[in-house]
Amino acid sequence: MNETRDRLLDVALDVLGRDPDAGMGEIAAAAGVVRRTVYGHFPSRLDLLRTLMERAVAEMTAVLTEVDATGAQADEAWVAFVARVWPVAHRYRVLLALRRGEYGETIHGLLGPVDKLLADLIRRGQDSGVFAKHLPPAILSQVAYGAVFAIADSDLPDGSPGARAATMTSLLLLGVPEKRALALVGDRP
Amino acid sequence: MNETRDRLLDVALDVLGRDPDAGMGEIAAAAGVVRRTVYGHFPSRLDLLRTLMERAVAEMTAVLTEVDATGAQADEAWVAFVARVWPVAHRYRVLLALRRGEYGETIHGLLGPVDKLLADLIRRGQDSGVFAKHLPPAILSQVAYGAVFAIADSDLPDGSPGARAATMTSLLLLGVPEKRALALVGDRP
DNA sequence: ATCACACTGCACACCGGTGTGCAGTGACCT
DNA sequence: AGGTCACTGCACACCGGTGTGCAGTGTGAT
Repeated sequence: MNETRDRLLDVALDVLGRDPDAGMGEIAAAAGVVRRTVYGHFPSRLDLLRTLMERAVAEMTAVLTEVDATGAQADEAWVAFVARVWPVAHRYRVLLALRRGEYGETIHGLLGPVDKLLADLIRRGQDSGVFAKHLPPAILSQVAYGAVFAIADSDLPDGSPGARAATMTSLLLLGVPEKRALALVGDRP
Repeated sequence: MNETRDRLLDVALDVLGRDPDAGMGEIAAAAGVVRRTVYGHFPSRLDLLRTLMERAVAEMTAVLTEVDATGAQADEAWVAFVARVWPVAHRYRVLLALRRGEYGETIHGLLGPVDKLLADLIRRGQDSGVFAKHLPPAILSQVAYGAVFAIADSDLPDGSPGARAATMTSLLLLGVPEKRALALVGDRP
C-alpha cells in the first residue's frame, strides 16, 4: 500500500548516498513528487533520515548475523558478507556518508549495532588467527568496511572492478595471505 | 607578517577537517577572531577553501615528488610517504572531506595533481611487481590513501594505533606480502 | 601627535532550506 | 453521486549562513 512512502525511502537512500546534504526538495524531485508530499509522510528531515538508517541498519544486521550463524571461519564469513552486500553496496554508502553532518550524533547512535557486529566478526578472525592483529578490531573493521564501499563508489566507469576486486582488497588489508585470499575468492574470476 | 591570515588557515584546516560544513563564524571563533575579520582576508568562503586546498596540495605534491625522486622501490617510497605525511595526517583529512559538498567540483579540480602522483606511484609499483594488480592504479591509490587517513582519524583514544599500523595496513592492501611489509616497516615496533 | 592599519561590533540585505497551513484536484471505493 | 484519501500548488514564517558597509578602537611606526 504505502507505495509513495517506500519509493521515497528508496530514492532518498540513493540521493543522500550521492550528496548527504541533499534537501527535501531534491529528494522529492527525484521521487517524482512535490516537496510538500514528503512532509506528509515524514514530519521532518531528521525523521526521514532516522527511518532510512533504521531500515539500512536492519538489513545490514540481518546479513551479518545470518552470515555469522553459518559457523564458518571468520574469513569465509567476511567473503560471504561482502558478496551479499555488494549488489546493493551503493545503497549503503549512506551509512558512511551520514555519520558526519548535521544529525551526525543521532545517526551515529543508530549505527552502533552494525559497528559492533562488524568488530565482533573481525575479533573472531583475529582470535582464530585468520586475520592479522596490526589494528584493534573496532578500527580494522571500519577500515575494511570503508575500503569495500570506497571501491563500490569507484564503480561508475564501464570497466567495473566488481565484487571480486573489493573482496580481494579487503581480505588483504585484513591480513589474509594472498594465497588464501585467492582460494577464498575463487582462483579464476 | 600576515600573522592572522596564517593562523586563520591553520585553524580552518583543523576545523574543516572535523566538520567540512563549518561556517565562517566557527572558523573565526576557533581562531579567536570575529567573523568580519575573516572576510578581511578572504573575500568569500570559496576563496578560503581554495587557498587552503592549494596550500595542502602543494605540501602533498612536494612530499610525493621528493619521495619519488629517491629512486627507491615503489613500496619503499610508499612507506616513506606515509611516514612523512603521518605526523600531520589529521591536517589532510580536509582533502578527503571537502571533495563532496558545496564546492566539490572546484575542490576536486585542485586535487588532480595529487591524485595523479599517487596513481603514478602505485602504477610504478604494479609494473615492477611489488604491488598487486587486483585494482587499477587510480582506484587502488585512492583506497590506500583513504585507509591511511581513516586510521589517522581513529587516533583519538589514548592507545593510538600510530604510523606503524597505518603503514602496515596500507602495504597489505596494496598486495605487499606480510613478510616484506614487516621488513619495510621495521620488524620490531 | 598623528597616521596607517588591523581588528571590532554592530547594522543590514540576501539566499536557500525547513516546516506549516489551506484550498484545490483527481482517482478510487461504495 | 458522494466520500475518502493522497498528492498538488500555492502561501507563509522562520532560521542560519553569507557577504557588505561603516563607524569605532587600539597598537605600532614615524
